[in-house]
Amino acid sequence: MIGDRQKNILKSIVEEYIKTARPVGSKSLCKKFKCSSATIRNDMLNLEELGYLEKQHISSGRIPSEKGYRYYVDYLMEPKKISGEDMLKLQTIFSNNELNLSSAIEKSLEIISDITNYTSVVLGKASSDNNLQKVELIPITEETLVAIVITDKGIVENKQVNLSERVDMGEITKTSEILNKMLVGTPIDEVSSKLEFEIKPIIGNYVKNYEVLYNAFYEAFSNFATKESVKWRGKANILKQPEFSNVDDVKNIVSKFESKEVVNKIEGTDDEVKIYIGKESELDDNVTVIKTKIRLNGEDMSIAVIGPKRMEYGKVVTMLEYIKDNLEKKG
Amino acid sequence: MIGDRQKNILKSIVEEYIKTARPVGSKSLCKKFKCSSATIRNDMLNLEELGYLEKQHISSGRIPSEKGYRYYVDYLMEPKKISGEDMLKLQTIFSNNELNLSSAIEKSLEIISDITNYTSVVLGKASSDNNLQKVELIPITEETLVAIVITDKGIVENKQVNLSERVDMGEITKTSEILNKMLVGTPIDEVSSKLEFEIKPIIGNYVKNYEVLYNAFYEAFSNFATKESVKWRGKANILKQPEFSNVDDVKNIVSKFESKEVVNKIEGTDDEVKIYIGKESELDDNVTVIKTKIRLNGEDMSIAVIGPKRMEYGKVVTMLEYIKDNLEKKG
DNA sequence: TTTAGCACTTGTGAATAATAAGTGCTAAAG
DNA sequence: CTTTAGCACTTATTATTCACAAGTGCTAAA
Repeated sequence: MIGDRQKNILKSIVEEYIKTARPVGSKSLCKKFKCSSATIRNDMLNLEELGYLEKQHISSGRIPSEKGYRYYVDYLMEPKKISGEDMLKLQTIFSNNELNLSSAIEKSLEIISDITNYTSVVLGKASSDNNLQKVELIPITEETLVAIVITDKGIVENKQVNLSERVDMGEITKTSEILNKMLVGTPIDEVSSKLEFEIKPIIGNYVKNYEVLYNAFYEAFSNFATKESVKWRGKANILKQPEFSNVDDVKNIVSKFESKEVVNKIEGTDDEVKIYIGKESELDDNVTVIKTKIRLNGEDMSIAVIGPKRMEYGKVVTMLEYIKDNLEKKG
Repeated sequence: MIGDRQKNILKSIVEEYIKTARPVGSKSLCKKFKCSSATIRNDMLNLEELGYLEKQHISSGRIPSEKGYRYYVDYLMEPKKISGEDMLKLQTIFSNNELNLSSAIEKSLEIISDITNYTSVVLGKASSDNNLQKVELIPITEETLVAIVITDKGIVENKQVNLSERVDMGEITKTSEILNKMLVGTPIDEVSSKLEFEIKPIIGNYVKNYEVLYNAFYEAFSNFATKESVKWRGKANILKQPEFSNVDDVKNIVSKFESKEVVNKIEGTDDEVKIYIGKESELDDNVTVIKTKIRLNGEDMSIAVIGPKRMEYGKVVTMLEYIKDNLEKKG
């Protein structure tokens, strides 16, 4: 249905449009395909009828449709080797052994945004194969304490809680001992139910004000369990793209970036590097999101790059794969 | 030099311009001042010559200059009572005793941005009257440990560190004991020098691999000492203001908000609520920053509201003062 | 199947004109 | 001395027109 030359024409149009952000006319492809503009036009017409190309108005050149990008990404795109210069930058992340994981991730974001000029984001969530290693309840004043939760992967969370009544020091120590004895080694996603069904019934026997303390810890822990961290880099980069030269579009995208639900849309579900074009991104029709999941030391992280639909797909995919592989090797 | 009617004209122009964002013409003030437009024009001319008013072009109405806003803020503005509706929202922060401080601060930001439609930001920095209450070094793998620092105000910071060589468990415990014995109660801004001049010389006598461990803790601690937290709310709000209808301005301000140096510009130095108009803000000529310092439980925080120069000064100042007072009462 | 040729469409940018808002100035009135 | 009416003048804004460039679709011939 779609011949070889047509495939190549589609490929050329997508790549040219990615480079210039301008509709591509038939004449500009003549030399490359060694035929007349009329021939190219016939093929373009065909590609348009099949839904791979679009026009902005009746006599404009062609631009890729979402379907066109999708076809390009699935069948035509060639992975792009990372340039020497870029590789040099990337290696600063992984050659430096001093850098611990979270710094390496931050540095990765920085370099992605620097190289691609797109927006990058990482979100992490403590995942199931963290086990609780230690719990601490530290009194601060007579009515506040800090609860600290540490996992065997070295993730630390803390929360300051107001106690609703004054509690004796000894009680706090006792509670802390019980919690440690019963919880150490428990996978964090089982802690909640263990707290409720095993510990709550028992703790009353040993501790007087157990409800206050239990609630305090419960609150601290649930804070931990649901905690998500989101880090952005180069949020303003997307505005550099010429497609966002319209004020309303800019405002729109900026508010999207601010809103909380972005997080859900960005969260990766797949270990591979996946590409979501326009509507598929569920974020904004004018952007493409390329994302992947990374599993590191028991934390599930998602790294995503957000750019215009005419994103440099090959480059970004290669770079994300490189970073994913190297982070996982390091972790 | 500047008569009573002129003061009132300036006041009216500033307030009208704040409301509408449109230059104010002489006719529109006739009824209020019961005189002809020519009279108003004479006064306007005078105010312009003194530098309080500006024109966008030779035949436009007048808008306040920065000096005009400054005069308004210093001598003409009346504090605006918080409306019943807004007061209701504000009280949800302070009537809820469950809310601990950091949640109350976050909630405050949210409500400020909601009520004013400007951008709000808070930055905090652990300050001098935190004393170190506890240090923990927790081994995670053979080559990593987590250092945890807790202050007597309940601030907890942690950092995962890679050890450059394998270290014995006992050594870690010993180091941790020494650090605790020597550091507990020390004001955090004295910890650094104490570490270097008192502890480093001694620790070698007791611990074999002391350098590795010392460096690990030193790194963790210095991370803590310089840690600043910055929280934004309603970053996209500023774009709702009609003065940012130009794409370049929008891009400009968005990048400013992204950049790191904003933090320095925002940091408050004064306990009062202070207003920085345009250039005074050192941030962007087109914005006003209203900010104040809050001292809470040994943490110095700055709360700031960023909006266009034609910000609703009275409203914002009153609201910030209210929030500051109530947070400090709570803290 | 490819190509040359041509009529046709649309975006872009410049030039023009009409309108609305508002000023400065002058001269007279209070 | 202050206020006012009147008027010429300036500028932003918006719409209209025009010419040009880019690119298409279609037809008919190669």
